[in-house]
Amino acid sequence: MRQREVFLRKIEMAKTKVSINDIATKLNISKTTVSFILNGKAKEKRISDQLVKKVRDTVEELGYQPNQLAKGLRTGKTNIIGLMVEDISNPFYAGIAKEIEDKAFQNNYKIIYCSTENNQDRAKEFLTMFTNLGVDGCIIAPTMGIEKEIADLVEIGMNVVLFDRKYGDVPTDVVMIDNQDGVYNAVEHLISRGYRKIALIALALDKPEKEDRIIGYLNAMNKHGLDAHCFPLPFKPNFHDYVKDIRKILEKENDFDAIVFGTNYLGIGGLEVVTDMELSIPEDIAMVCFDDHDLFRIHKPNITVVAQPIEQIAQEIMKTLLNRMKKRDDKQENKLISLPTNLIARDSTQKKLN
Amino acid sequence: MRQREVFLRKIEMAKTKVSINDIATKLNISKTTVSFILNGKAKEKRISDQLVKKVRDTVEELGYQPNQLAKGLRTGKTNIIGLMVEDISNPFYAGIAKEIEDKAFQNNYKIIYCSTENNQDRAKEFLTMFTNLGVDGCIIAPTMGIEKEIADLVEIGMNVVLFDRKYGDVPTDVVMIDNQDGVYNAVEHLISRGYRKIALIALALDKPEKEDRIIGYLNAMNKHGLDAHCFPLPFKPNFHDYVKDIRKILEKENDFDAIVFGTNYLGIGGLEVVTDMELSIPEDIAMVCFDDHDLFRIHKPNITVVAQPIEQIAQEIMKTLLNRMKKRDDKQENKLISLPTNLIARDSTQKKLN
DNA sequence: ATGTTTTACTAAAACGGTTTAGCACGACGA
DNA sequence: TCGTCGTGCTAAACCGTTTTAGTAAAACAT
Repeated sequence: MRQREVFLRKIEMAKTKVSINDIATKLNISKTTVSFILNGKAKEKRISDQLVKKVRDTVEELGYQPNQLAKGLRTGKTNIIGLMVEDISNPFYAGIAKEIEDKAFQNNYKIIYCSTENNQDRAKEFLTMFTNLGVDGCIIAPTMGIEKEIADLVEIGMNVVLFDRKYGDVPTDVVMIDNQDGVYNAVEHLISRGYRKIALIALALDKPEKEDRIIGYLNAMNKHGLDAHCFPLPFKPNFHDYVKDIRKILEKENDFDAIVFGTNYLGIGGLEVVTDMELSIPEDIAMVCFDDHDLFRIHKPNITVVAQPIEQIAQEIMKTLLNRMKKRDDKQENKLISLPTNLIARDSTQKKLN
Repeated sequence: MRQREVFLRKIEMAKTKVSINDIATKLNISKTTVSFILNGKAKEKRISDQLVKKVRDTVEELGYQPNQLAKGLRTGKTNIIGLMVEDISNPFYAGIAKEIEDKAFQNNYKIIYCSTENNQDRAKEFLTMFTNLGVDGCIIAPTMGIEKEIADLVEIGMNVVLFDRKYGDVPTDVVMIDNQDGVYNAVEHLISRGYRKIALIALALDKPEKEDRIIGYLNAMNKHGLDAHCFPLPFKPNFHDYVKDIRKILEKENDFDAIVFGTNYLGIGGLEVVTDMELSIPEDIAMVCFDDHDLFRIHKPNITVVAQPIEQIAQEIMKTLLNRMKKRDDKQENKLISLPTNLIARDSTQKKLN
């Protein structure tokens, strides 16, 4: 009986979160003092060492943890960063997310994330959610159609870093890879291995002539005096629709000897189709794909890729954002960071024999 | 000059977030009234229709959005859910995360997530972060060594749903798949295809005899009177260490005719080793892997898998959590939901010929 | 005319912190 | 003895909401 009472009180105590007031009351001092001590202003505010110790002990004893909402409300700083990508289950974004989360944690930031699924309304809702929640910064892989909203976000003073893709006019920092160069290198690699009829299958959310990966391809083909076979695909909500498109392309125009795929899922779809059509790689058709992936590493034959430096991208994003958050008042220069890609040559682009 | 002034004022206005007080002041009414109206209590509190309209219009005009921190502080409800997994870049967790995030969004919840990377301290820090932030619920794929912390969380009244793996004693809801059954089926499938010397390579975070996937394997082998070849691996921080282990196993004991891999990354590692050793699947060795993956679908030959019903898992998790959050005061029964896995037979387990 | 009820709203407290402004006391110098 | 300064602390305002406990005026009943 007695035991049960103790138990119940223990539960009750546990349920009631202890606040800064509890500390103050218990020691019969003001909560101001407690706050100063906990925020490392004891010296500055001339709190005596013995009181500091007493407070520290009591905090320990009662297991006090500051309420982050109250803190955020008062200070305007939440230590939360919003991360918005198209699809967190895409291994590229998942990889970025993981690294970012890791680096955020090291700097005492939390990540709140969302997948837009290429839905503009959803994206916009997330952006207002971010502001209403008072996040300290946003990391965004921009979707089409939310340029204005992002610009507004920047204008009201939000710290924003874009990555993966950029907008023309939004005045903020951007971390990119050199997409043009990446595809350019891929094409030159294929050419050096003896391929000439090289196609590109790539996403074109914007106009094709504005897509860096397409530009890189055209530049390379042009430089070597080769005819371009460029297949820009519009966004599809469903992976299988891409597979269908790729199948159509390959069935209709089957005189390529190599294909460059613009994203990992296009490459995966491409592999699916190629396998299905019983074409052999690289004899019937060579291939290079943007983004590395377990699949490309292990597939037989393994697939040559233009790898993005995921950890480095995450690193630069966080560095840029932390920097921007630190000196939020100064007028900022808007950095455009462009990281090089890394061509990993594998068996899917072995030297052509004939 | 005049234009610039207008522009600056616009910026200034934009920077100052409009609060409920601004609405009240502008209409010369009390913020209480505004709050009532915005929370749909106009009827109940007998606010006149015309005032309701005026407030609505002003809210629209000034673009008022409620501050979620203040709201959360006052109401104790943040509409944030904490999601903790081992590694967000693992396609299984990424898939779950995506679905959960989607369903959360539909119910007006946001997800704050973190990867523990199997680090106990990190996991614990995340849990206290969740409480300090006042999340309304937690979805956790438990790591070893944080059983007590999770139990504490439950005890102080946090809504917790575990998935993927369960603890013995924590009194809360759990959404699982039938791991035993999944592996059992995989083994029987192999047996039905003529394989007899079947090995299992699986993770054992806990004691092997407590791991359901191992139990399922042993049960199946036992039932068919076959010798077990079970290789439980402890957790390794680095994927390549698993590859090394698998290589050692395959090089030393090479008389299996089939292997079951307990997780997607063990399967991927296995494929890497098998390819490297120039064994052919399924002639030299058949294989089944837990979790589906693009790689297994597209690999030549494609790989038989025990697929987890990712969407359904996410669905059940959210249903359970929402339910738990709704009736937080009642004493709750702790549900244990177990979903069936789905064996997808592919070419890696084709009928044995000899 | 007076008491009661209904209508339409509001003042102030509360949530849990941080920050500003200032107070009481002792020491010190003149 | 008085003003000044440094020490050690605190009261109260504030952040932006929600919620409790009203209140003044109008309508109605007796």
